[in-house]
Amino acid sequence: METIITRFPPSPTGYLHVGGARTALFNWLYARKKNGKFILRIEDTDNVRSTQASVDAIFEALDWLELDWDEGPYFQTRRFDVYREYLRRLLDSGDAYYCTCTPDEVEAMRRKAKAQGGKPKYDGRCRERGLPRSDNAVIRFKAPLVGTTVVEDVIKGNIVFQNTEQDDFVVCRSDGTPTYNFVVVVDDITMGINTVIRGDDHVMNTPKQILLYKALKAPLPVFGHVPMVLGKDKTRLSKRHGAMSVTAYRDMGYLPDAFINYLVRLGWSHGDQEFFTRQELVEKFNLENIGKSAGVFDPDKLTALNADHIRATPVGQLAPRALPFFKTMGYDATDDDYLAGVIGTLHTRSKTLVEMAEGAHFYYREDVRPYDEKAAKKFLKPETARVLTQLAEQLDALDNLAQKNQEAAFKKVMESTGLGFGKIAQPVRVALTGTTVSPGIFEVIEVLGKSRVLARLRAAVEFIESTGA
RNA sequence: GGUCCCAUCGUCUAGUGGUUUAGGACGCCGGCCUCUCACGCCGGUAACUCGGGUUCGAAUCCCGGUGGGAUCACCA
Repeated sequence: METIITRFPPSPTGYLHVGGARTALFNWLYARKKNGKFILRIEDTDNVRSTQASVDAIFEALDWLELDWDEGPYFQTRRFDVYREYLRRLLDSGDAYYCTCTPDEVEAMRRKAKAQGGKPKYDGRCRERGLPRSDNAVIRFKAPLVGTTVVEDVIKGNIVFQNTEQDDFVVCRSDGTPTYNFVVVVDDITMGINTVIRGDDHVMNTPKQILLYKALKAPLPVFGHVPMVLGKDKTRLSKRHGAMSVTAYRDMGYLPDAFINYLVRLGWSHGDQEFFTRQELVEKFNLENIGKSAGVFDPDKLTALNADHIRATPVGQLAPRALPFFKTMGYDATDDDYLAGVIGTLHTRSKTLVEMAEGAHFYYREDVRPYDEKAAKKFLKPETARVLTQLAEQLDALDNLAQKNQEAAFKKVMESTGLGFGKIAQPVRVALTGTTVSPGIFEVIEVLGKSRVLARLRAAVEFIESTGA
């Protein structure tokens, strides 16, 4: 069986956006699934818009998504000799010719054709003139005048184009640089690309490219055009809809596996399954189940999926990913047992790593005061001082803070005070965390450790005595 | 405007002529669990764009309308 070779060809004119990430992902998944090759090619022929910063941003994003490539990155600007060679072939076989019509003249032809109700296109004036190479001549492809060109799209099915719709498009500009459609075909041919999965917005280019493949006597690759990703208002995704940049999602605390899981499910399905590990995706991905219609990017669903992935990730693997966010919060955290304990109590209640870091606040503060105002007012009342004092004594007597021992300690306090568990737990929570919302109180006590717990309980008693009087 | 594509709950989707009172997920609304918040569990809300055919029978096939999108460069 032929080795599947796919590619991702971004142009470095900005960061990697959500839509681009998805086509990169589809190509990567398909190559991995088929044990094929995935090639990265940078389409940097637009001198004015291409920047090194964009190239770096794309690498950074692919790196975060963990989409690795087997060949490349190739840069089109370093391949002009290859393009020249193929241009020569087209000229030699008579499939291309020099044209000296000026842009203004061509524009006039288009206007005229349009005025007569036809399609705006170049009228083929220089087609049979046999013009020689000259300074301001462009090279045009000699497109067939009759017949049809059909795109056999694995996603959309056959798409038929009348060749009469096509005009003799420019393959080489007057300054000697080759144009997009030509360059793509030459690259795909020379790089052995046999599977082209790309955005919907390229379908209209495909018949032009097919004509080029045929003129160059090269075998056609399999084409698949994936539908666009839309924003909430069903228009093309843009900054208005929130973050476009892939790395922005990294910074918001999403896990790369959750992000690719979401992206792939936006347009592809495997029955009712929603949650996929990266490996499952590689195993189950296929082209047949990619949908035909555009999909709306839903941040809420991404977030829900992220929560699922966080929960499914073992604490040990989560720690290094969460650590940077803890640092950003200003915590003096390291990847140690304490961090593992902290994450253990937080990972079922954090939808993002940012949320997790925020939730870990009380674990990394010496003193949780000032308390949340409402919480203190409601739970740190004069009569609770002795409850906290008693609990501190009971806990102090323990040499192991395992949940079972803690329960016994709480039970003693409940008996001597006649209070229910709930009446004790909330004040304790406020004393230990500063707020009324936190992981289970036993977990918090165990992770915090005896010395922090005792210090915070005493601080709370102190607080009550200083304000209650 | 020409060409091309698309059309199932608000959103992502399952569904390829009968197994469907159209299933799952997110969201939303209830409830249970309970030391708070989550998690988990249970229940609810909500869809086949419209009109014609084909057929004993259409979400599923065909035609048309409508709506949305893509694209019409010496940009990629």
